[in-house]
Amino acid sequence: MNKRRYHHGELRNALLDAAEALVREHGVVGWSLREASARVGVSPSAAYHHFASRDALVGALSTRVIARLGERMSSAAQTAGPGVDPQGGLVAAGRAYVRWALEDPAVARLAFGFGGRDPGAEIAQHPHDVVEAELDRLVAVGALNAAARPGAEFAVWAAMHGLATLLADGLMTLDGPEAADLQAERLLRAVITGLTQETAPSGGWPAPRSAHTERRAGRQGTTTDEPAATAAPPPR
Amino acid sequence: MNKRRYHHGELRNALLDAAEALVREHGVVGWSLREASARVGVSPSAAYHHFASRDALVGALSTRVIARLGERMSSAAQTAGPGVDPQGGLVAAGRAYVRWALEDPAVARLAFGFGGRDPGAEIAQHPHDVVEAELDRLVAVGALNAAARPGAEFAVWAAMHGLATLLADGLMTLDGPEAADLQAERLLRAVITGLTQETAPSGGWPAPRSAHTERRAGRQGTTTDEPAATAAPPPR
DNA sequence: CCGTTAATCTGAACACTGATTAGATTGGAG
DNA sequence: CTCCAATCTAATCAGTGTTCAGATTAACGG
Repeated sequence: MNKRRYHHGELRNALLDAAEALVREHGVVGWSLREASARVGVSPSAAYHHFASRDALVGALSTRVIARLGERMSSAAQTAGPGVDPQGGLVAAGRAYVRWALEDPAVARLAFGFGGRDPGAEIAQHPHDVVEAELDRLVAVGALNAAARPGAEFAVWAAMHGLATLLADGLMTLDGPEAADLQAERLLRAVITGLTQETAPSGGWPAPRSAHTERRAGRQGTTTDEPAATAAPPPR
Repeated sequence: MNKRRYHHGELRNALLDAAEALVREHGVVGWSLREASARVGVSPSAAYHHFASRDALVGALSTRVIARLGERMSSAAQTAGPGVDPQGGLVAAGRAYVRWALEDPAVARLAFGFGGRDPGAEIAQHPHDVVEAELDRLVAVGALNAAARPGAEFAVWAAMHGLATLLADGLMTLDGPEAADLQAERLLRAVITGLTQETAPSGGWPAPRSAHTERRAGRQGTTTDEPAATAAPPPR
């Protein structure tokens, strides 16, 4: 659309938009930096003033997309609300996760494959966070044993992530979005009810760590909004 | 190692070996067809007499690797044996799945990302099959309600696949293989016990389909033991 | 209004890639 | 030994990511 040559502050976003569209059209790897640049009406080298490399572009796109997913999940969980069904929030979040992967498989594949590789990532509502919050609510309401809480986020996350990934990668096929909703609900309810009945081993469960939470903990105070990798020499 | 120029029937496997090593060293995309060819002591164009394209090479490697995973899972389930714990087989298979993704993340990423894209694929023991067999055993032993059986394979597969993928992609981190074993066991037991207690909706669960089973059903009778892609004219 | 300056983009170049083609090399069958 | 199909090579093409010296732009102080 906008093919003015000098974007002045908006080229970065314009490139991300173009890249996302290209991913949707030609898959995760079926496009080039030059194609994205041309689409915004800019020379190939212009992109290198906003991203250290093509990989950096893809990484930035990945975090942008993951952030959007987190918001979708969160608002889905909100709308489910604290009704009669305590598991409703988690189920709704999981449905959003799976639906997203089904509706936008190429973008989902990119997001997952490159998720965690952007050093400047700062995602407010990461999918992992949403799952965590809902599980905490389950414990507060009394629908989940507190002994089963530690690490449960990873079990739930893994379940919905697995279904989403199998669908996005085409390893598994479903007839329409409603079937996906049902399958997601079935899987999540099974996991949650399974977790409520487990007997924790002595010493509790081992603690997994999420790349996203680690990053947030590591960067305390230093707010670098531009990816710092710009100056680094290309590997090999 | 073997740098004779004329491989005569073994170049195909030699290229697959080289590609697998390169994936392990430089990741899924950090290597070139030329590099693999040079490593086997052959010109770049020689590869095109065995694979229609670089993607075809990657696809073939993917199915080879998935087949190996299936065998690992199957023998893990076997060794678990029909002991006192009916869920033991599935748990063992899941552990193998997750461990494999943790020990060989780059290869796992390739296998999953390109799994199902090889038109000549004929995997004897696909991971999906192993899960299916173990679930059937559970029903036979009486440890799983028959009403919950249809489609349960996809719930279980999704769970272990999600954990494996999160680990392989570096989105989730664990301290050592034992922690992975525990996490896998926890997740799988939760799913299975959750499935045993569910109340199926009227009309039963929607039936998902696996790309692998579909392919097997499509090719009935025609037994091509050599992938047919070799002789076929290259697409486009 | 002008000139300075920092931000932003261009053009040309480099090494490398996947892919194609016509022709050379090989090893075994007759 | 001869022939031949299987197998590999050399040369080449368009296109890629990346770099860098220099041109273009927008904004601001005087």
